[in-house]
Amino acid sequence: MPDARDQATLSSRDREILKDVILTYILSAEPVSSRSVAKHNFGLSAATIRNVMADLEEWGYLMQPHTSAGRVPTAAAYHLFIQSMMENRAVPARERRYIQDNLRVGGADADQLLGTASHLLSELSSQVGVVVTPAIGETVLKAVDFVPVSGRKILCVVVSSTGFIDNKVIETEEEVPREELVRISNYLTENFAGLTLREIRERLVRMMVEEKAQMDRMLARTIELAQAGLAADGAPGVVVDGTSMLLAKPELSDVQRVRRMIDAFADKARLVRILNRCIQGGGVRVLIGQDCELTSDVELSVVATPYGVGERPLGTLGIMGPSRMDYETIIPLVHFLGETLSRALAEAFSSDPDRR
Amino acid sequence: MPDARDQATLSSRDREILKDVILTYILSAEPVSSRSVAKHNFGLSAATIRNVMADLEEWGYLMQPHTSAGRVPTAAAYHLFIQSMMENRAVPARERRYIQDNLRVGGADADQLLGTASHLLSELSSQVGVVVTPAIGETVLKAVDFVPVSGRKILCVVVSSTGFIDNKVIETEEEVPREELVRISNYLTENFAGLTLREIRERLVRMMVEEKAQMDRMLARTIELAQAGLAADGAPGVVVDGTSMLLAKPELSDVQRVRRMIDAFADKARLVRILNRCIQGGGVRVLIGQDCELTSDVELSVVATPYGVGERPLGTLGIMGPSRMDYETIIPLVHFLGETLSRALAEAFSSDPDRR
DNA sequence: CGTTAGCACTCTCATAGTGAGAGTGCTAAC
DNA sequence: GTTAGCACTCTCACTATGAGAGTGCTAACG
Repeated sequence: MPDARDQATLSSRDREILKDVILTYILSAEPVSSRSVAKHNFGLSAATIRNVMADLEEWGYLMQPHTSAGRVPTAAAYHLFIQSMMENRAVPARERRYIQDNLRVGGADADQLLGTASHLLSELSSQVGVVVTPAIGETVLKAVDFVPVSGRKILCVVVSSTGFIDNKVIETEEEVPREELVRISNYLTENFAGLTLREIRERLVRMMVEEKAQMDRMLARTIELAQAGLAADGAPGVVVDGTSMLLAKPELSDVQRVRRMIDAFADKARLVRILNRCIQGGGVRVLIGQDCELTSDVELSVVATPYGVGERPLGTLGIMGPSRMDYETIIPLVHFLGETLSRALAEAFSSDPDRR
Repeated sequence: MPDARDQATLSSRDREILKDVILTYILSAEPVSSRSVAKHNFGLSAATIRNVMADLEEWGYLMQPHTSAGRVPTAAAYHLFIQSMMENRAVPARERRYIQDNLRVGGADADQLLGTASHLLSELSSQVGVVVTPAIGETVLKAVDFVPVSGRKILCVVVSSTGFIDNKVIETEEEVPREELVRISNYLTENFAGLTLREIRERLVRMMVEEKAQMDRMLARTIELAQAGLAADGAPGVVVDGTSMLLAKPELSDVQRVRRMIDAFADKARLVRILNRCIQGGGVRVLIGQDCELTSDVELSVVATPYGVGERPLGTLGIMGPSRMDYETIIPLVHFLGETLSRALAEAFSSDPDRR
């Protein structure tokens, strides 16, 4: 029996019919019958369509939940659909506006932007929105600042060149006067801006070794504070929004199933792993079904794209949901959001005077 | 017919039986039959218990979902139970430890503490954990700091005396040199520390009016930056954790119902309103059923307590869930968490050397 | 008078049966 | 290659039906 016959062997009629089945199923969430395909278009009868559909099933593009039910697209069908049958619907102007308005930089730091992006993804796609935040160690330093909080406790503020702000309270050996904190932060900012935190860390270690002997008090303190404040201990985080969207999907009417799935979304580490498989390549990537390791009775898909400033990728953003989703709308949406977020982050540090 | 007869008119036997019904129902989530009460204790037959239960129903403490089902406690019953029949189970040592370990201040700022608290509430109670963050306008200033981000964009960092940190990116008329930013933040910190942001705002306005004429460049800039950076625009926020806990409750097996409820938890403003009704009085407060305005087919309850540093209340923290909850465990838990969080916040600014 | 056994009544819930409807696969004719 | 016809299958909604649980009432008992 012929298996997973490739695209070339599909006649154009086969392709038309498969496309119709996919589109209908995406819309209705119910197995598609030959009759309904026949009614849609084509001068063909249901019986003919049935023959074609039986072939498509044999080739791995369709499957039946049970004998004598309609047919449902498989992961292979979605792949084919996305690769060569889909028309990329442009994001409607209204939504573009809405996204751009919400991702304005005005007064928001980068973390807030990520939160907004996640929410927008969820809201506009009716799926679960996910944004992976940059691993702090890879961000490029723009400025450091130390604010005395109380006694030996000092708040260390790290500003990355892409607008991310990281706060950390550190505790020093002894109290450091305010003026010295200023000198130290000046020194660090002037000498280390433009490097990633990881690089800075390495350089600090070298400095400590080399100048161990003749280190003056101030330099010692500088290194102490920098070591503590710039410790790149942060793993990349994830911002998830809209898990309650899952409850609205007809294929998820069973509470226990939904619960398992929502709990799966709480496993941030796994999400990062999945999403980061999309970072290579650049454009929007789609993982369907078993491709994405979120085990569940319902097939899940991921549509994701990297975002970043200029060449440097910072993280990944996208949506997750049942494989039955409106790819024609969602793929452009994810694409547009990736670009808009990247642009917004770029604006955050290159002062663009004619903004708004 | 006698209505809502008060506590005094209940015989001690009535009370024992009511208590048993409540405890059984909290455990089983199913209407309690006279038979099961009779089996539990008392030398009484089911028929006698039935008579008593019929009385309790007449007085408004019990109700039947339908004729010839067991009986279920009403809000009045829970009130009575909490007020005078419950024994306050102490928080087990294991949990105390767990909470204290997680609410250590080490390197965490106050916002992170609130997140942790919310998560702990949810995890340990299997309910939805909610924490109201202080309205920024009411926080007492500890220090201000300005960090140049790019061009005319400046990051303003506000540290409250209770350890909360607020970032805001502001944009100035013209570029301000780094040294001047330092002078300005020094000036503001020295002159305004100890006042709430609202008070500072008022004082700034007065200064502007009084010294309008002879304002020098530096003072003008100071006021400009302070106005923008200390703008107390933040409404109190809410941190919600564990909404997926709702999916595990047997009384919420209907997906649509759960969805409505989860969506209700997304309405932060309403949550703040409800929770803030608990801020008066001091101790743990319990709102049951209609008391809390979260409309739903399932009766909801709120167990909440204010937290804060010393005399000053900062916000509210607590859990929400179906009225059928284990008050004996949850009330002490909320109490303990409120105290522990308050203590952790206090430590965040008074440097206590023998911490840990 | 409080307590209890007995009993009829009610309501729910799980189960099985039934029939309509939808859909398929196959075959034979066009 | 296409189509009409038809038998077959599977689901789903609907309807008994009966067991089980629980109540309320009454009458008897100590």
